[in-house]
Amino acid sequence: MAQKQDDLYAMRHSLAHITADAVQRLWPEAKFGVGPVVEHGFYYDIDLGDEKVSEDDFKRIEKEMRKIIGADSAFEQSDKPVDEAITWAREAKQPYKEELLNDLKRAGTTSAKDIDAAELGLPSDGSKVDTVGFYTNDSFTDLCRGPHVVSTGKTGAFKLMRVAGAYWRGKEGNPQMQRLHGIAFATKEELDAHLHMLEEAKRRDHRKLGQEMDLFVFSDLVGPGLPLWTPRGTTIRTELDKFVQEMRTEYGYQAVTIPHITKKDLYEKSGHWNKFKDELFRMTTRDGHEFAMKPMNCPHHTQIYDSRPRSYRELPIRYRETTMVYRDEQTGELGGLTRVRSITQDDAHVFCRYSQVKEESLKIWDIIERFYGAQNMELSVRLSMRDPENPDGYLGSSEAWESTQAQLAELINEKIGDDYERGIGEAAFYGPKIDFKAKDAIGREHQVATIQLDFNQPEGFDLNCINENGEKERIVMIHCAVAGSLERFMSILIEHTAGKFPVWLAPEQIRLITVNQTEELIAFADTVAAQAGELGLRVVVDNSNESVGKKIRESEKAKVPYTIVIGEKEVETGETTPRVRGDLTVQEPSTLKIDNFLKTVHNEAKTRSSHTTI
RNA sequence: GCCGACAUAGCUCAGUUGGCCAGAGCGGCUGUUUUGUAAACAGCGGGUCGUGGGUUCGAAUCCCUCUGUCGGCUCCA
Repeated sequence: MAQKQDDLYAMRHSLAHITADAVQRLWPEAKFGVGPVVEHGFYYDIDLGDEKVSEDDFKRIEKEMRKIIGADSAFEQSDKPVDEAITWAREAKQPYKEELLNDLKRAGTTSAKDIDAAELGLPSDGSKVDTVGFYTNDSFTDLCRGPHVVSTGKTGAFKLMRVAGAYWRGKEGNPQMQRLHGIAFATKEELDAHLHMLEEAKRRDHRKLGQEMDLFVFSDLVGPGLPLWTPRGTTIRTELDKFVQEMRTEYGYQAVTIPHITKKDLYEKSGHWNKFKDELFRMTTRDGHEFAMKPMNCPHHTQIYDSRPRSYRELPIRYRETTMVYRDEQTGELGGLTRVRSITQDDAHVFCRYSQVKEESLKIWDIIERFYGAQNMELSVRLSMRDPENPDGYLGSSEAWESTQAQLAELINEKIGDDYERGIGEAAFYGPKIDFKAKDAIGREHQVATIQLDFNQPEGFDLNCINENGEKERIVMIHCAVAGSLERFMSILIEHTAGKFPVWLAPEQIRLITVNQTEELIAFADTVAAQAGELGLRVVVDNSNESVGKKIRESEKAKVPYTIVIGEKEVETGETTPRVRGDLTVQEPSTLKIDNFLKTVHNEAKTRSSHTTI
C-alpha cells in the first residue's frame, strides 16, 4: 500500500516535469516556478511573460505531453554543486529557479520554508548540503529531488484541469504566475472514477440546488456574501438549530441574547481590534463614537458573565445563542455559502473552572456526535496544539498549554482511544482545540464542529469566580459550535444529501395531489392537510389543473419525501399508498390508513430518522 | 485585494466575420380538458442583451469603467 502511494507520488511528480517540458516546447521563453505533487495530481507554476495560457491551449499541451510520454525517455538523476546549479539556471534563463538556488546558497539549507525541499532537489530531512539534485529526461532538465518514475512512459493516466493565477512563492505582492493544474492516477479507471466524482459534486453543487430548490438567494442590491434565506431554506435552518438547542438545553445551557453591534472598546480589550480591525464592519455615530458589527460573540458573552461576582457553586455557567456575526471578507474569497459575510453561528460558551474542562468537553462532544449521527456523517477528530518551536505565536504560559493540551488528549483518548490526528501548530492563539471533520456522501471531508479552550479572554476580561476559600479564581472559557456556521453547514448538507433532505429537515414533507379538481376531492385533501398540520407536519396540497403524471413529476423534482394521490378511492377507503422518495424506500410500497401514515411520518420527523418506516 | 474567464427572459441556453422589429425550451398567465403515480392541448404575455461611457452610418457583438458570478492565489478570530 505504501509502495503504491510512493509510485503514485513519483508518477504525479514526473507528470509535473512533463507538463513543464511540453510548455517549454510550445513556449520556449517560458519561465518556471515550482511544480509539486498535490492531492489528486500536480501543478506547475509558469510565467509566459506577456502571453497567457488559456484552457483552450490544454489540447495542444496534452498532445505535446503524450508525445513526451510516447518517447518513453528515461529520467536520469544527477547532482551539481550549488554554484554550478546557479550558473545552469542563469544560462537556462530561469530566474525563478535562480532565485531559489541563491536563497539556498545564502542559507545553506532549505531556509525557504514556503517551498518544498523536493523542489530544490534537497534531502527531505533538512540536512545541510552543498549539491542539489537534477532530473533530466530527453532534452528537459529540472531542479528536483525526485523520486521519479523510471521513464516518461510510466506515468499513468492524467488530465489537465485548469489554469489559475498564483503568487510566486505564495506571497501577495509577488508577481503572479499561471498555475497549470492536472490530476493524475495510476490507471485510466481511477482517473475516470475521480472525474465521475467531480461530475457528481457538480451535480450536487449547493449553489445550483439552492436556486433550483428555492432555499436561498443573493441580491446585487444587498451585496456579495450576504445570503437571503427563503421560507424553505429558513425551515431547514430552524430545524437544524432546534435540534442543537434542544440538546444544549438538556445539558444546562441557557439562552442569551446580545446586540449585533458594540463600541470598539470591547474589542480593544479582547485584543481583536488590533488583530482584525480591517475585517470588521465599522461605523461611526453622529457624535463620532466608533462602533463595529460583531465578528464573534464571545466578548459580548463575557460581559453577561462578568456582570456580577460569581460563586464557584454557580459554575459551569453555559450560554447558548444562535446569532449572526459579520466579517468583511475580501470579495475574492466569497463563494456560495461556503464563505460569506453574514455568518450564523450556533455558538455557545461555557465558563468553568479548570477542573471542569474535561466533563464539559465530553458533554459538548456528545452533542456533536448526536448531531452528525442524525446526518449520517462520519466524524474524525484532530487535536490542534500549539507549535512548541514557536511559543511566541501563542498567549499564555507553557505550563498552561502543556496541562490543557494534556487534558484534551486524555479526554480524546478516553472517548475514542488513539485514533485521532494531532495538529501541531494548528491551535488558536488563545488555546488548544478539538476539531471535528465530517465525511459527506461522496467521500469529501469538511471541517465542522470545534471545542476550543480559551484561557486568554478570561485573562483579558479578568473573569473570576470566588472559590471555596473565598479567593478569586481565574476561570476558563470553552467555545463551541456544533453546526459551526449554519451557512457553511447548509452548503455541506445540501451537497451531502443532493437536496434529498431527511423528513425532519425537508421544507415540504408531504405533498397531496388531487386526481381531479372536484369540490369533494379538494375538500378531502384540505382535511388531510389540516390533520397533518395539527401534527406539525409541513404539507402542500397540489390541486392545480394538471395531469396526475405531471404533478407527480413535479413533486419528485422538488424532492418531496412523501407524495400522496387523493382520488375517489382514498375518499372511500381512507387508505393511501404513499409514493416514497427513491432514497428513502427500502421496501415495497404499502397501503395504510391515512391517519396511520400521518402518525408514522410525524414520528419519523420527531425522532429525526433518516430512513422511512412506511 | 490579486490573476484569469464569464454576464442575453424567472430558469437553462441559441444568437454566423458589427447590419431588418433579439430567438428556443421549461416556468408564468388565460382558455379548453376532469385527468390515478415522472411532462394533456391551444393561445398570450415576458428581455432598455449586468451598469455607465466610447468607437461606428449602425453595437448583444469591438474598446474602457463599474458591479456581480465562477476558477485559483492570498486571508480566515
